[in-house]
Amino acid sequence: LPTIYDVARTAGVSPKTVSRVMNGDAPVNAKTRLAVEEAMLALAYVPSSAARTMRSQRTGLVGLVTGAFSGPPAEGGASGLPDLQIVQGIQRVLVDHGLTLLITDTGGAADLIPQRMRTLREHRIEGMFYVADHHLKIALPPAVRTDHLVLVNAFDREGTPCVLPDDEWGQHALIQALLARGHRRIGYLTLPQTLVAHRLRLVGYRRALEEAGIAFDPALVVDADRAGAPEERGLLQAAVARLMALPQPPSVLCCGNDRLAVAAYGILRASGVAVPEQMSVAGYDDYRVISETLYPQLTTMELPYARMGEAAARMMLADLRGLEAPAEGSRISVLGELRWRDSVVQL
Amino acid sequence: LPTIYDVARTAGVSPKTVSRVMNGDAPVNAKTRLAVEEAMLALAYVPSSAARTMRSQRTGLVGLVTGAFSGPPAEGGASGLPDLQIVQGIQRVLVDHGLTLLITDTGGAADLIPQRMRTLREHRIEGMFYVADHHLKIALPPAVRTDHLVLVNAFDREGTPCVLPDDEWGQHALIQALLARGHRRIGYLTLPQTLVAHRLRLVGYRRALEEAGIAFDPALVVDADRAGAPEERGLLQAAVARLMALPQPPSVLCCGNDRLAVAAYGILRASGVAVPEQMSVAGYDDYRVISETLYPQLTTMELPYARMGEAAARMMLADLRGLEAPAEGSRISVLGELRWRDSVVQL
DNA sequence: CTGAAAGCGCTTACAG
DNA sequence: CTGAAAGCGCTTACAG
Repeated sequence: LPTIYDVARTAGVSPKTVSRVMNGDAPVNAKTRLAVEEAMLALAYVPSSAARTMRSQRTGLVGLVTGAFSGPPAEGGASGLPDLQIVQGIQRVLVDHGLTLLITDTGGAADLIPQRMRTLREHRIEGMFYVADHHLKIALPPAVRTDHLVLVNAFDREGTPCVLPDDEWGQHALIQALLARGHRRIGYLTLPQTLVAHRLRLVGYRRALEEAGIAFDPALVVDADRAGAPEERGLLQAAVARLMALPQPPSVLCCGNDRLAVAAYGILRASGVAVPEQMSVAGYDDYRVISETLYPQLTTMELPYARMGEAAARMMLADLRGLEAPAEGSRISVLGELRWRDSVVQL
Repeated sequence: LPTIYDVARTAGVSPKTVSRVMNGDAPVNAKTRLAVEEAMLALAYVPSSAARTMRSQRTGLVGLVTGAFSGPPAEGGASGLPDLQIVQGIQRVLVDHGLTLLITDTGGAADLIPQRMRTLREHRIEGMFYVADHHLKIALPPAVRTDHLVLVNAFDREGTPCVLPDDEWGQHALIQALLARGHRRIGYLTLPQTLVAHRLRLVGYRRALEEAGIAFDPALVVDADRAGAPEERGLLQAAVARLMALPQPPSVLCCGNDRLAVAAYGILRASGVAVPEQMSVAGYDDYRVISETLYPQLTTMELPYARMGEAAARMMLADLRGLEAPAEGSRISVLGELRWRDSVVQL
C-alpha cells in the first residue's frame, strides 16, 4: 500500500505538504495542491488511520454497546429489533461529523460486556453509547463507566446523561386524541407492571382522563402482563372478555404495545367483534411492520427511536467537541408522533 | 494512558517482555510473567490497537456494508429489519475469533457507499461483507471491489463468494408438509415476480406438486405483488376472493412472506372465513414478531438469517486465515427450518 | 528465557 | 507557503 512518502515523492514535495493537503490545516499553493492531489489519485492513496491516530492521539472512534440489557427477547420489549433504529440514528449523525461508530452487540449476554469494553478501549474510543431495547433503569457495572458516556433508552440513579422516550406525554397525547373522537370508556391493556414505561404511561392515561373530567375506573385497566407472549393468550382472552362484559364496556382498547394489538385483533374477531366498527383498538410503539400491515391499519403512538438516536449523537458531539459537556443528570425526553390510522372510529 | 513502557518499568523488565506476556508468542518465565501481569493490572494498562496495527500491519478489522441494496423498505423485503440477524450472526462468530466488525449502514442510499468504503479502507480492514436485506442479484460498483469479499443474501454474475437462503428447497419443503397434511389445492400468493426469491420458490412449489402427482393449476397462483403494502390491499382482497370463488377453492393459502399472511388473516376474517378452520394459511420468513404474535400462530418457513451470517463469517475466517480462499463462484446455500404452528389444519 | 535497536506511517512542534 | 526532525506505542528481526 502506498504511504504518504510515496505520494510526496511522486508529487515532488515533502510528506508534510501532503499532510497539509489532506487535512487542510495550513494554506498550500494551488499548483502544489494539484500536484499532490494528482499523485494521491494516481497511487490510489488512502491514508492509514492507525498512523494518524498514533501521532495525533485522536481516533474519531465512538463505541456503542447494545443488546446488553435485554432480558430474553419479548419480555416487554419488542424483540430487540426496533432499537436498531436508535443505532441507525446515531450513526447517521456521527458519520456526518466525521466520527466512526464501533458497534458491539452482546445479544443480551451481560457477561460479555467487560471483554467487549476492553476491545473498545484498545481502539481508544473517544466516547460511548449504551443502548437498551426498551425504557430501562440500569445500574452500570463499574467495568463500564467511562467518560463521555450517553445512555439511550436507559437511565441510572447516578444521573449519567441519557436520552429517553417521553412515555407519559405519549400516552397522554394518545388518550387525549381518543377522547377528542368521542371515546369515553377507554379500556387499557397495560404492559407488565414492572416496566418503567408502564408506570409513566399510566400517569399519562389518568391525567388525560382527569383533564377531561372523566373518573378513573380501575375496571377498565387490565394488566396484560406477558399477554403479547403466545403462552399467555388465554389470559388476554379472559381479560378482553371481562372488559366486554362490563356494564358499561369500553369503546376502544388501548394496548401497551403493537404486538398486544395484534393479539387483540385476533381475539376480538374470533369472538365475532368487528374492528374497528364494534371495537376500536390503539397500540403503542408504531412498530411499522405491524402497524402498517394490520387490517385495519393501527392507530398508535410512535416510540421515536430514530430521533432518540439522533439526539443522543448530538449530545455526544457537543460533549466531544467541548462545546458543552452534558451536565450530570442531563436527560433528554423525546416526544413521539401520534400515528392516526384506521383502527379507531369516531363516535 | 499508560504505555507498554510504563508497564515494563513497573515490572522491571523490557517492553518486549511485556509484549510477549500479552501475545504469548514466546515462553516467559512464570515469575516474570506474574510481575508483568501485576503491573498491567496496577496501571490498568490497555494496549493500543493503533500502535499494534502500525507495526504488525494487521488490524483484525473486518468491514460490513448493509442497507446498500435496499430499495425503499417493504419492496419485497421485510422492511430491512431481519437482516440484522445476519449481522448479529457474523459478529458473534468473528468476535469469537478475535476479529472486530466495522459496520456501516447506508440506510439504502447507494451513493454513500464510496465514502463509507474509503473510511473502511483507512482503517485497513482485512475483509469485507456485503449484506442485502433480501435475496438479491447485484452488480458491484467498481469502487467496492475488494479482496476477501463475501456477499450475504446477494450474489453477482462474477461469482463473488456468497451465502444465500435456499428458497427453492424451502418452498418445496413447506409445500411437501402441506401435502402431507392432506392439502391438495394449495393457493399461492406470490412475491413480486421480479424477485429472485419468487422464481426459486415457484420452482419449489411446482416440484413438490409434481412429485405428489398433482397437476399445476395456474388459477391457484396469484401475483400478490406489493400486496403487503397497505395501498394494495384492494388487489389482495380481490385475489383472495377470486381464489375462494374457484370451482375447487384451495384449502390453504401459501403466502410469499409473513406480512402477506397478516393481510390474509385480516381479509379472510373480514369476509367471515375462520382461520384455520375454514382456510389454512402459511407464511414464509418466520419473521417472529409476526409469526408468533398472530392468532393462530403462523406456520411458516424460516429464512435462516442468523445461520447465514455465521456461515458467511466462517467463510471469511477460512479465507483470512489462509486455510482456504473461497474459490471463485463458491456459494453456500443455507436451509431454513420449517416452523409448524397452528395456522394449518390437518385435512 | 530476555533485551536493544529499528521502524510501521503519520502529525506535531519548529524553523524558515 | 514549505520542510527537516522527532515521536506516537507497539512488534519485528536480531542477538544473546
